[in-house]
Amino acid sequence: MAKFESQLDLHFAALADPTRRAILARLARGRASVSELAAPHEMALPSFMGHLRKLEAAGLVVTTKEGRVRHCELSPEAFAPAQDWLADQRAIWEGRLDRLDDYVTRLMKERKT
Amino acid sequence: MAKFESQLDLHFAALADPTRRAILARLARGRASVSELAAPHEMALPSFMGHLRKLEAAGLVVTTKEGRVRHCELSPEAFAPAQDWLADQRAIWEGRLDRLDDYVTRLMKERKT
DNA sequence: TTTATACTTAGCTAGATGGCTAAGTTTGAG
DNA sequence: CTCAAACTTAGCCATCTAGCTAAGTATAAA
Repeated sequence: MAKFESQLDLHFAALADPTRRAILARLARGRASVSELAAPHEMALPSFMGHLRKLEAAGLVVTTKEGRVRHCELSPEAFAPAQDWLADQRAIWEGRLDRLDDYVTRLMKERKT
Repeated sequence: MAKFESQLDLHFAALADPTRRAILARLARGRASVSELAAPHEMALPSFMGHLRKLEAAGLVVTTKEGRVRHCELSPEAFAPAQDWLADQRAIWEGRLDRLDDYVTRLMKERKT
């Protein structure tokens, strides 16, 4: 999985980890420094920073350094791309004209058995 | 990333790949056999099956074998868990913004007096 | 009954991921 | 000036991932 990874790839990949989702959930409640964020996670700091870097690469989190402290916050429209993609797929699925047809076909097969 | 992977982990991880998203987009338009699904992807069949297996493990796709053909379709509530998680986070985030807004508004009112 | 189709299983590889420790670097406090 | 805090960089390791080929199995068609 490399070369030309779309933003959506990075986005969903970033969300596919409980540590990273926990970071996002924390940041949804307000900005925090790296060490504040890291405190609840039993993990060495460099490992934790790795997660943070992925969130930033995915455009989910924005960080800024002030003095020796790095502050982190949710990117304003963080979840929009993932939400949009999911909503689009669901709309197509729900708008399908032949869904009823499929359903009836399956029902008839089941009755035969 | 292993041991006790939550369904949400599998869910988002499954979505983090363009081949798999393409499969889902295709299935949103109706059920298909493995080889129908595989045709547009320049990839050996076993590789392709790997993707399909992940989608199934994540609960996004359901497959059934009839004779020598395996049929695939979107799981009815496929996208719900991911959508719900994202919506929850966004709600928290937006609730926070509202509160900040309130705070600023109140502050400005106080200054006027 | 032979052959082709549609997967399926097995086993390999390069590269990514997620964790670690140890040793920097920069900045704020004393 | 010295020391501690808050990262940051470097480098190592065990898995996992996503791809491949080659060979196997089950079913449909001829």
